[in-house]
Amino acid sequence: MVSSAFRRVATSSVEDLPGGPRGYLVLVAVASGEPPSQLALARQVNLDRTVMTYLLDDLEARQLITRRPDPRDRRARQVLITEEGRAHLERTQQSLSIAEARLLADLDEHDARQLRLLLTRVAQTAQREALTPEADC
Amino acid sequence: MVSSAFRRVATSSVEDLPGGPRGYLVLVAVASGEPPSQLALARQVNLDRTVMTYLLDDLEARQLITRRPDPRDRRARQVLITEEGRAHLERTQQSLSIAEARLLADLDEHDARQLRLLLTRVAQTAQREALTPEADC
DNA sequence: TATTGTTATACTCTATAACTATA
DNA sequence: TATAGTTATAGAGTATAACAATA
Repeated sequence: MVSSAFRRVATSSVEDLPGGPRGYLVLVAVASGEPPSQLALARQVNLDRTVMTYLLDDLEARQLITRRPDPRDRRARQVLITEEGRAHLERTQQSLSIAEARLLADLDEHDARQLRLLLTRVAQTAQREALTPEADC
Repeated sequence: MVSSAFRRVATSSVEDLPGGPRGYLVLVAVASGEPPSQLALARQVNLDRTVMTYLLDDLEARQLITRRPDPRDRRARQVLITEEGRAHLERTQQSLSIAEARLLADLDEHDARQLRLLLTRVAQTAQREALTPEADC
């Protein structure tokens, strides 16, 4: 229930972004560090490179990102965030914080910290499990 | 991350069930109490009645449920779980418990209880929010 | 020959509407 | 006329494979 509630709340925060949650993850990935290639992005966000093409087409049409050939490897393209993209990203992140706060409204500061701590520990377990998904069942 | 890890782990537990997670929810709903109509089931699991038809077709083909006309209203059909369906459901539930335990492996009994408690409180908040989804900024 | 990105095709899922049989 | 269930159709989303450019 918590998971689906979070999804619902978060989805509404990113729904005016091309690609929804995916568009958001891509913007986050592009916003920091070296401009990644499309393939690197696809792996980072766990998307097929063909749908990454469509997604970037949409983001570029809305002028949130731009593409340019990588001077070191002209097969690849560097993906860069625009001013508009960065502004849009910040608005989305604010909206997400508000949504999260509303979800945790009934927890005081101590309990909220406790929950984040426990979830972080579970997340670490989950990440280790993710390395050996075949072990399932 | 926890949410998607849980989804992945849970999905693997129900993947041999027609309809996957949905098939599981339907089996759970059918397993207890009065045999529900297809429409009641659809509402309970939050599915369209047309896809419920397909889903029940698949579950019936695998002999996990049966349908029979409701004697009180011959437009409606009662959905019943079979012996095989009940056995399959129990196996799935065991698999889900094991999956959950693996996800919480790094938490001792006290921490696990604490996490369930906090999540329950958040779930209650979420349920209240669900009643007024239009309030989503 | 392998890799990045693009495009085309097919396939699955979902949503909508039309249909039947009952009420 | 309205409702339970079914079926048909169309649309969106996704995956696969083929292609061009470059390494």
